[in-house]
Amino acid sequence: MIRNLTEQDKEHLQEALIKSGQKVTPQREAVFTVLLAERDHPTVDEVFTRAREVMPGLSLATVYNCLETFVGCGLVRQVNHERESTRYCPNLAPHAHFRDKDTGRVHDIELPPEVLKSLRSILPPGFDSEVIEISFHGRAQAKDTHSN
Amino acid sequence: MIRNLTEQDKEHLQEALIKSGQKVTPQREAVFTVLLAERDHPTVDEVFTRAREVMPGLSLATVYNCLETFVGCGLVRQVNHERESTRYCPNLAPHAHFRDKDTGRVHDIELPPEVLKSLRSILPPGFDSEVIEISFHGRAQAKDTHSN
DNA sequence: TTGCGGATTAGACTCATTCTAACTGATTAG
DNA sequence: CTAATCAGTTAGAATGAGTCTAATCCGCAA
Ligand SMILES: [Mn+2]
Ligand SMILES: [Mn+2]
Ligand SMILES: [Zn+2]
Ligand SMILES: [Zn+2]
Repeated sequence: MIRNLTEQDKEHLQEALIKSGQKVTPQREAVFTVLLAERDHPTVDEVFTRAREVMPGLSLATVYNCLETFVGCGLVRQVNHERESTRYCPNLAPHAHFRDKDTGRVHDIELPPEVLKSLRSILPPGFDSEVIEISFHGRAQAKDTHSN
Repeated sequence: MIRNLTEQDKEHLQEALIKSGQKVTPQREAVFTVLLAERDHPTVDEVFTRAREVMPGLSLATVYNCLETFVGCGLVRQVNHERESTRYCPNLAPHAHFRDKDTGRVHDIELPPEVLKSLRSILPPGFDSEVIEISFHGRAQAKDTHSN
């Protein structure tokens, strides 16, 4: 089920695109809508399949382009695990990822500021990190059906 | 410069291979030697190129096979950053990786037990993690030429 | 209207990795 | 001694996520 964007989400999208000198297009709205609808870290192909339900003419190339654009404006993060297909995450809060060995599903794990700080503290002087990626791999009790 | 394996490293290799029911072969020794010689997280192609200097008939397929075998017996870890080629690391101590934006080099960052523990503590109940990957991306002052 | 420039599109291409099938060489069985 | 076995090695083909290219599309402004 693909819900429409809330006014707030639409503004978020517009602001980020325009701020970085790019246009709001129906394709970008559709792709962004898909990302926000189920926050389950879909792959490009999953985004493609879902977005096509609502915009059948959409091309795979455009999905790649839209997602790259979103990453560029900081609207979404890429999530990689080993060499699997890249997944996309619209959660902008600092968080880690947990990949369930059994289901393949990726869950968001909240990252408290003090843990983030203790992580930064392990860097020796002279090392200045802009990005930190934390990913867990293991088993999660399937408590529910959602994914974050 | 590719040094030979120390007696200790040789025993380490033999023990791990035999324990998991596999054989010690000249190719595996050569590849392992390369990994220990410069602990700079080489890609498969880099391992291939270096190992060929000492064993010219070695094939790329075998390098892939050897590295997969080593990962299987816990002799080395795979290191991935985004979708770049997989790199290999023989450092078995818990550590994070720092990828230098400018040089592309990957540095080992020691991971103190208390930081590891604080990281594990962010997992909600029911989440059981076997592997944690931590990677930093940023700039490092080029203090020296080695990589860990 | 026409022109411009960003966006979209289909399809070709890349290249790290995986797969396949033939070969090697050490070990074991007769 | 042969021959069968079998893990390991090898070259090359296949795979597939991602990137590139070149042709269109389209909203806007001269
Ligand atoms: Mn869940
Ligand atoms: Mn260094
Ligand atoms: Zn996420
Ligand atoms: Zn390492």
